Amino acid sequence: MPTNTFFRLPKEKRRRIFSAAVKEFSNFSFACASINRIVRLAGIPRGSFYQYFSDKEDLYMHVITVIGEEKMEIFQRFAAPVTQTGFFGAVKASLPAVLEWLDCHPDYNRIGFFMAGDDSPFIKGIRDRANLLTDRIVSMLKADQKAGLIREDLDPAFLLQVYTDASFALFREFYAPGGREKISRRLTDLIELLQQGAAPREASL
Amino acid sequence: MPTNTFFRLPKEKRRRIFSAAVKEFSNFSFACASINRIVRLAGIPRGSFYQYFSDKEDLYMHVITVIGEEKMEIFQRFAAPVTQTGFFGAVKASLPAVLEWLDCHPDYNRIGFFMAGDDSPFIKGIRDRANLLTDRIVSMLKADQKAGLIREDLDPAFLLQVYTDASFALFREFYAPGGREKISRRLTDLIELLQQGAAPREASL
Amino acid sequence: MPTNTFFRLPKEKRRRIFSAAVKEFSNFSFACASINRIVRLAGIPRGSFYQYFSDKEDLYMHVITVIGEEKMEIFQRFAAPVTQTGFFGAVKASLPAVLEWLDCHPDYNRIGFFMAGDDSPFIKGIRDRANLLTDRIVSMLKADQKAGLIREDLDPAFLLQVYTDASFALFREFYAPGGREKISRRLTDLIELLQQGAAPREASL
Amino acid sequence: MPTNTFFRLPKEKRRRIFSAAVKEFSNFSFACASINRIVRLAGIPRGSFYQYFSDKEDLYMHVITVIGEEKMEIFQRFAAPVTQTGFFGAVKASLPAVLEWLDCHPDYNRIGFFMAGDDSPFIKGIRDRANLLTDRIVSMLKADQKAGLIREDLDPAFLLQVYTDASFALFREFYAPGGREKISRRLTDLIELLQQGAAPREASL
DNA sequence: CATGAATGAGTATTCATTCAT
DNA sequence: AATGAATGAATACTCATTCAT
Repeated sequence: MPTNTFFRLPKEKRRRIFSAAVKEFSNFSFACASINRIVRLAGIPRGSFYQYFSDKEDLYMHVITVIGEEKMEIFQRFAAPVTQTGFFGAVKASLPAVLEWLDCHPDYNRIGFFMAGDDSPFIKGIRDRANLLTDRIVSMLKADQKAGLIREDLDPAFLLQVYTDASFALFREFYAPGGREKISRRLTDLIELLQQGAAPREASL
Repeated sequence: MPTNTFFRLPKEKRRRIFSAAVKEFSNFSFACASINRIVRLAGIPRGSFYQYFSDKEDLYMHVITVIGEEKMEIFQRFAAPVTQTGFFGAVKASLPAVLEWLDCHPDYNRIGFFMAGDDSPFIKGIRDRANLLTDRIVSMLKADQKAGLIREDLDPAFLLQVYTDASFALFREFYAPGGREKISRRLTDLIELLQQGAAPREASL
Repeated sequence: MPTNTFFRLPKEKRRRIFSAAVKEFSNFSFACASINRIVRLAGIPRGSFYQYFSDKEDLYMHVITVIGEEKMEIFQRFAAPVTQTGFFGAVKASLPAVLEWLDCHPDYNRIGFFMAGDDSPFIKGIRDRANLLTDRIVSMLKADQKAGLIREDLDPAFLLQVYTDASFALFREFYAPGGREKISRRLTDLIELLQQGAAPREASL
Repeated sequence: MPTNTFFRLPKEKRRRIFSAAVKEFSNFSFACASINRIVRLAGIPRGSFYQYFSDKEDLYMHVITVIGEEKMEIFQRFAAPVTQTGFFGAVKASLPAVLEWLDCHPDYNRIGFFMAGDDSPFIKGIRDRANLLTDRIVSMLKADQKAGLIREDLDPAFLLQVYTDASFALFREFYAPGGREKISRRLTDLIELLQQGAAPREASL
């Protein structure tokens, strides 16, 4: 955890450090990221860094914690009012807000991609802990299942995973030209594909 | 490309170098991978390395080329006899062999994960070139579409991407305890999910 | 430019680094000069060097800048009072001081010789920029031309170049035994030779 | 000296090695020149080099010997028939041939420039030995002096040196666009300048 | 005599971290 | 608490030369 000293810093300085870190971690894998570059970009003295963070891991944890909280906040704000439409309904509802948020933070996605590819113990640990957070969403899917939207023989956790992995990969093209619109369409396609695929078979007769 | 010198090396030495490289690239992103560590592990002098490979990129290309060829060879061997069952049939047919191959090479997957998360020009280039190779598979899916197995309004390339991304992510758990069996089941589920999701809607009336 | 850190260093340490660099650059072409040898001779850690200079080019620029300033300072101090004697008069006036200065810095000349023979972009760029500085001296010669000391059909820039090239080469023998006195005489001869060669032809009728 | 083995080599192979060496020595100072690059460019095995030359110095000596002989041959061929016009006459006579020769061998000049800037013992030794060869030319100038073309109080060796150094420097621009014509003119100017400067003073009254 | 593999010391530069002020 | 200098090990890569075949 960052030191109290860090949290007592003027907002602007804290912001500078944070975005320097985001920039670095979105361009280099964790192992490759350079504290040297970060302090240079943030414009803080080399020594100060170690008064705010114990090491690179400490900084990284701080960064992804902040980002994770932002993301969750957005999803919940937009998903909450439409819980009756099921999980996929909630996803659809929050989609525009999420896309806009990503638009403002081009680097966040890239950090995720690096994280996904890194199986070092430190990063793996973070990923595993993040997966635990999906429990709440799995509950939504279980409710959908009870409501007859999803066939009984399908594991909701698995369905969520397929959605997560496929949509995550889609976002790789987010910042390509025209990527935003394409993804919007593709996500709709994906949801449809999975909705149809997960629908009870009786319904199809 | 590796030098002729490299290919003339005694098999055992070549193997030592290759697996040292695989180990390194499966634990570190390309930029982060250390030739020093590789030569130390392979037990060859620093200078010798550069008689075999022109640089780190050369080594990396060699590694993924070899792995890619192995993989393709396996897929084709098992997929060829069952082309009439469509793409998903072919995948199902080759699955056991692929899983066994992965069992023997725990690191191969991790190289792929690092590659997926790396947006450096060199790695991106490799990924893009690899994507071109999917054309053949897309053709299979188009044939399936003509044969009425896939609804007309679905882009086969997109369907393939969903399958690729989701299955790719599944393999992350391959080496976890019990992972192999779980994946086997999950892949079957995934194929079923997508087959049903992609099926023409008339069928459901 | 060297970092502020460098300029804040204790004088003695700075001197040690500077003369280590002079020694290296006077014995090796720029490309060939070794920072390792420099830090070893200066007695500073490898890493410290890069806290003082951004790279080898930075160090080189610093060295020739300092030397160039010293040289210009001497020339101007002695040339200023005798501008009415024309360019060659000014050269003659500053000669003893320049020779004494060179006597104290045997290596400075050799750096120049290496520079003259080096056509790498970096060194060529320095040379070109240095040539621009000769404009002021060309003006002196043009004034001499108006004053009737130099015939009209002779390009002053060319005359200067001949003087520069010939005198520059003379200095090669500066540190040979008896070289100093010889050069003193030779330079006088050279000036006389060129003065007579450049004199208006009417005078000879 | 190169080994007999070298001289027994097929002409074409010898030529390849020679021009690879010329290319290297015209782009790098002697200390910086790389045998690796030379053998690579010449397309000969690494080991062969050491069967032809004992080391880098051996190769270098061979190169400048060959070039020196070519140059002297040309000068003599064109200077011989016009000895009665004095040294400067001979220079003028051989000028077109020399310029054409240089035109065919852009690299030869650059080797000379590197040599001129290098005060390492090995290179210095070569230069000193080359200077001894000028004796013959000094004799020409002494004859001119007796014939009344050069004033008595001027050291012919010195006059030659001034000419050599100034003309040598001129050639630096030989390969610049329009350089050839410019040099041709400049050399004429130079000769005139020195002829007038060296002329007996009585003649001018 | 031709070959090309082996090798360890060399190159410039960057790193994370400590510590005294 | 802020600072920035110090440091040695790390990085990828090149070198000249030897030697066995």
